[in-house]
Amino acid sequence: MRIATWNVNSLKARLPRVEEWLEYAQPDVLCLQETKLADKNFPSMAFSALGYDSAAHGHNQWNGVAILSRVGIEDVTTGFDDETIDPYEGDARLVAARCGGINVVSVYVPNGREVGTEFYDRKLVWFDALHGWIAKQYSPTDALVVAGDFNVAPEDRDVWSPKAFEGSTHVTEPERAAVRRLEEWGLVDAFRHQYDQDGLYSYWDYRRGDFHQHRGMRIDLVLVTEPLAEKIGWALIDRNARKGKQPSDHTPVVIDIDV
DNA sequence: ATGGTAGCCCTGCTA
Repeated sequence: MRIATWNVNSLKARLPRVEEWLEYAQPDVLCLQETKLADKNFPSMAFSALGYDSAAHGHNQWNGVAILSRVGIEDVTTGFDDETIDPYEGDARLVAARCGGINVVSVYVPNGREVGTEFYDRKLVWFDALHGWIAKQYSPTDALVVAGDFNVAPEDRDVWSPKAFEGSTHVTEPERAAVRRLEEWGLVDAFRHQYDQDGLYSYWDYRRGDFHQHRGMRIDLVLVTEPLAEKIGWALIDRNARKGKQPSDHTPVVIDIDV
């Protein structure tokens, strides 16, 4: 089973590249973030033509998530459950489904903007809600994949220059603690399960020629429960998808699980 | 020196 996640920064702008990538990479499941599309505008027909069913969750021109699957898609839910208070209520940042016997969650964690702002504070509260929701919905012994743009670089080796990010969001201790808390519950960073080296990024700012200068961050994560972690065949960040015409500023993260 | 780009639409806001 090949599972991938990709923040496409507008599915409308990126549809040709997503179609091209699906044909090239042949994922069984693809989690999307920043679709920036209301559900009524989601291009489900384009994906059907390539053999994928889809579950979309979007309201307007901001955020928006989806799951594409060619191994079936059932029990679709959007957002947290009714009892969970969502500090970003109104945004579309989470969609879950069961695909080919695996529980899949596509997440788009709030950016947080600047440390010290209420956006940053609510990002941490959103992480609390995510942790609580996962713990309520699933067990660490379930086959579960939580994939998406976490807007956190888990460690210093996940950014091109820790010094350049001092005082910025994505690298603060509370944000990193929020990711560790998910790991302590029972999720494993699939990419780190396979690779230790630094310099492997999933996001490069469009500005300053950051991609070509290799100034990036690894903020797109595929987290899996232990029963799946022990079956990971390989993992990779498809850096090539950041090249060429009209790329997203993120690139896909892909894992193969022997199930 | 607070820069730079891309994408959306209330040509400013979000990332």
